Amino acid sequence: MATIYEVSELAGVSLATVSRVINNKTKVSEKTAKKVHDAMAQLNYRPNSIAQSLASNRTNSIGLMVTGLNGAFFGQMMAGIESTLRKAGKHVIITTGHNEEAREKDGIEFLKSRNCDALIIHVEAVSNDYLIELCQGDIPVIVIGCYIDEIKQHCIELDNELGGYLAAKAVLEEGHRNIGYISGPENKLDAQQRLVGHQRALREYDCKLGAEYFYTGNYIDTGGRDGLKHFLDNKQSITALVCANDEMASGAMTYARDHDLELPKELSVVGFDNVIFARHIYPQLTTVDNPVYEMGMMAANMVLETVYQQQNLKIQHHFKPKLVKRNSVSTIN
Amino acid sequence: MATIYEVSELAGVSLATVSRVINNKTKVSEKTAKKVHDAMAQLNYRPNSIAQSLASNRTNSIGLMVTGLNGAFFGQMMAGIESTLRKAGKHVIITTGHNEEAREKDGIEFLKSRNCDALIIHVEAVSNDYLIELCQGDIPVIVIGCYIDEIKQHCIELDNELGGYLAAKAVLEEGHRNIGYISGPENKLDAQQRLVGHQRALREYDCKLGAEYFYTGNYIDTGGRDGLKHFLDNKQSITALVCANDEMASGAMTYARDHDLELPKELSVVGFDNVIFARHIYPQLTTVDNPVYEMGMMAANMVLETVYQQQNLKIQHHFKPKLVKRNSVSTIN
DNA sequence: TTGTAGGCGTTATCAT
DNA sequence: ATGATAACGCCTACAA
Repeated sequence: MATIYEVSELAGVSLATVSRVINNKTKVSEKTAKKVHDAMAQLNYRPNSIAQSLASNRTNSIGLMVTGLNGAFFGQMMAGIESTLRKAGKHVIITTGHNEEAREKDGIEFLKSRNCDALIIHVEAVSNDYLIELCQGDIPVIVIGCYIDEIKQHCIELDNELGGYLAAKAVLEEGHRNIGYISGPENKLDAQQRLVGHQRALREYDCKLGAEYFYTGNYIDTGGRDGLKHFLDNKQSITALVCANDEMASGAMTYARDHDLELPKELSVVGFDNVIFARHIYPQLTTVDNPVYEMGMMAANMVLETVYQQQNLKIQHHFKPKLVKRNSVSTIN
Repeated sequence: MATIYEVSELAGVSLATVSRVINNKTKVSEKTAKKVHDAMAQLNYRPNSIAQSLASNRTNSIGLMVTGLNGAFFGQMMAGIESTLRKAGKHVIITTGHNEEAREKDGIEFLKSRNCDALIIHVEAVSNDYLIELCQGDIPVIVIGCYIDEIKQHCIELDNELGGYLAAKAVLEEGHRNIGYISGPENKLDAQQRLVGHQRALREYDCKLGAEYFYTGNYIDTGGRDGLKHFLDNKQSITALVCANDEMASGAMTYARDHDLELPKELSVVGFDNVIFARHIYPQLTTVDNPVYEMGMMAANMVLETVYQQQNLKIQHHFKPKLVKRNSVSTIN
């Protein structure tokens, strides 16, 4: 592989000049620039990005940590991040945290050891204090999916309360009043917020959330199954079921059908997230769209702005979900 | 950040010695090693991986290109690759090809420009000749999901013919004889192979694949919908439908239900791939498991062996799919 | 076993 | 506008 030195020799200019035309920040006369370009073409020269990194203290790579690589949710997020970063010529180094504190911390260390210019992370197990300290370190960090006041300028978050409100309203508006709710794990902030929104909607319709209409799930399909089983076993006559995410909604629907409940006639179901497979299940799921792709793009834009001085990017820390009406909710008259 | 130089000073040894204990390839006396370790700890020293790369001509990063980041199929593959590479302390740089020739080539160039030690790619649009040339270049390449004789030692592939055979047999064994087949795009090798396997199974049961039982789909849900519509519109009285992947199976099932076909009683459906959502659709899909996670791990192992001289790894180029029986196939008596 | 010194391919700070 | 030249932080013969 040709080096900058050979190029300079062939072009009959100095090292520094070649470097200048590569980075075209400083002015170079058109004539010499052409000579250099010709030489580069002739030698099929490609700058060695590692050497560039060492000299410039910029790796042009961004570390990304997500819970897991499979799963529609993170897929969307990664897609948003990768596409905008790639357009800017930046590389994405990926790693996973698996929803375990030790592995999340380890992953972040792993990324830092690689001299990433910035980190974009979606953590679930690590403490707020840890995040605060991380954000105060020397490497820029964007945190997706949480809000912590001390580091709010690093956070990108969804209005989960609004989402919970919209989901509940989707069935309330259709006349449902006996509504089961399957929540996410109590220790997850988004689960708490979605629940708050749910309750607000119920209040608006003079409906109250008794404990008998509430079940705490786990954000995966078994939680939906167990939740619906719980309601059915206790002879709760619910006509609608609101689930704090699509996985649980899917699990509940499978259980419902196994117990000969006709969907959506005998049981309406609403999910949350609008992951890809929401349109693969039957009846197609009415759910709350979680704009993860956009949030991923925004995270990328934030690093582009703060780390690479890119201008004119509209930065937005808060995202609003919206309802996607499909066919899993029936009307009660 | 502390450098190797400061460590050497504090420990009272030379630069080279510090480097030796970092890479512990060469022998260092226990005493000096301890001095160095203490100094490193005291200074909270972390080697600069960029400088290491420049000097050693090793980046410890592997470039990964997939069609897209969302989608269950690639998620599984990436998970397999990342987990084994991460364990070995290697970094994964990710990019996408979007099933377009230009973008795939561009992505590969992008990865090469980053001095990856190796590439793992799953391409769909690029020509065989291009791949052959790529594999003969100076950077090691693993190609997942295709077989090309000239570069077979670079390839990891699934026995799609066997998979097609197993899928067909799943319904044949249950007594079905009027079987519609929705294939993948004609230009995809795996689609062709799955079809060959399908036909072999039919022959075994003295059943032939007339053109009226065949439809060419697109590997996404609309293909399944259109395929079933095609059969129904032409009054083909099929009792079973074999689809060349799960997405199409899902699309077909939705269409079936919209047209009041009871599943699986009136129509049995078989998919291919066993992606995550196959268990979210109802009835749960009988399908052919595509061991993408394992294939991803194997790709990672191959680079570990060929690039990083790791020993005792069992290398395997061919993978066999197996049938996963669930509830989407009924028995005909 | 340990130390010396040259080199990896750039960028960036000075001069000129 | 262009050219020397010193970093950047580490690896690795070669020597001792």
